Amino acid sequence: MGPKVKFTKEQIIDAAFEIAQTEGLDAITMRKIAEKMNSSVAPIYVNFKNVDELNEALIARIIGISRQLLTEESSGNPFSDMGKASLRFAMEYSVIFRDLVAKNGRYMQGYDEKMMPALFDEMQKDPELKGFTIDELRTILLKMRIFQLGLSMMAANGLLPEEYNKQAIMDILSSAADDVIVSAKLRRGFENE
Amino acid sequence: MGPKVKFTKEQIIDAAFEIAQTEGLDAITMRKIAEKMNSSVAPIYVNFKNVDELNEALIARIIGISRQLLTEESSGNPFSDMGKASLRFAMEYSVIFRDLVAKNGRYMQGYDEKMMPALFDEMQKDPELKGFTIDELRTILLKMRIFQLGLSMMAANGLLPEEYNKQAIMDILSSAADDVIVSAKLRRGFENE
DNA sequence: TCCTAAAAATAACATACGTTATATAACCCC
DNA sequence: GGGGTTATATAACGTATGTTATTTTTAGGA
Repeated sequence: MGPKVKFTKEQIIDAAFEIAQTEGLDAITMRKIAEKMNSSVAPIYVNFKNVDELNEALIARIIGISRQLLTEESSGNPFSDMGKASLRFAMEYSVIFRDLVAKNGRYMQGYDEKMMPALFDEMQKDPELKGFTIDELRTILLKMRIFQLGLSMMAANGLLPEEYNKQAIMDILSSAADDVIVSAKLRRGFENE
Repeated sequence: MGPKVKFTKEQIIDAAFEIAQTEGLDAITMRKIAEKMNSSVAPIYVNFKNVDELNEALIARIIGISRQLLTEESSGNPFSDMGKASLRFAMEYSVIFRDLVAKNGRYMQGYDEKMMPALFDEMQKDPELKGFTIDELRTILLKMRIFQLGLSMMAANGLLPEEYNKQAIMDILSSAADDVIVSAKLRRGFENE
């Protein structure tokens, strides 16, 4: 056996995450990680084959945090939960969120495609959404996702009015969701006249 | 006098823009620009002091294009115009749009702050928005901006359903705007009962 | 025609990156 | 306690970047 391990995978990813959170994902370098740990780059290469493997692990960590935030929101309404969790992530890890959305949507694409069916199922069970066609439900869901992304992006970029605190931001998300559903009901009503 | 100028500021910015559009803003390097022009880096340093000055010129060019798109949309309704112009930019220059939004919002912040007062004035003149309080108008405008940003981001990232063509994307923007206004009117109605 | 300017090309410098080769140090087993 | 294994440190290599020094080329004026 050799000497005691001083730097674990976890610590390395922690350091990388910290850099990503303050300077952006592209600012991560092996030397910066080492510096933040007060080590050399050697421990990094013992734990990861190369920078790509480290990035994969970092993304996995980020996804984990995102999932953690989602589990912390369990009001019963999966829409509200998902929206709030996404918003919290965008606000608490704004730099990473911006980079993730910008990169390309590989991460988001996968995430969305995983979440969509579950949300869609939930919509079809929701009594408030009774009577809508599949297409109408699809449009409602799409509008909500669009608004959620826009709001998260605004929050992450500090583009919202200063007086909007966390609660106000959550409220406007709910309000917009109501707008979409109410309007959809009105359209449905007109069609049936 | 010296020899004829073979590479102008315009050509250099053109080359930089082309790289930004295909590989992203961060992928721009002096040597790549030179390669695209079949020149060396010398002409670049004759025309620009350094890479920062070149970037400023590139941003100015991008803002110019954005403005150009806006002037091309003149339906009379400044809301619709601005939404369509923003969407066209996001779709036609998706890589640059993503990078701009991601960077930080410095560019967006300035752009927004310049546009907001004009839009707000326009809202107060709009007969369809008669009777709303200042705060209500502010909320309506904010919701529209949020939706517009979300939709632009989705379009730029290819996250919209495949069957959504340009027209369908424009339509959903209008539809969401209607949703917000109609719902605001309903709320107003209830309050006055 | 020749000389001078300015533009462009070439090549070098300093820096930062990922990665790897080599050296050092710490721990366990015998 | 000595030896081998392994984590860590150090230093170097190759590459890419921005920038600059130097050289070459070109056009117009004397």
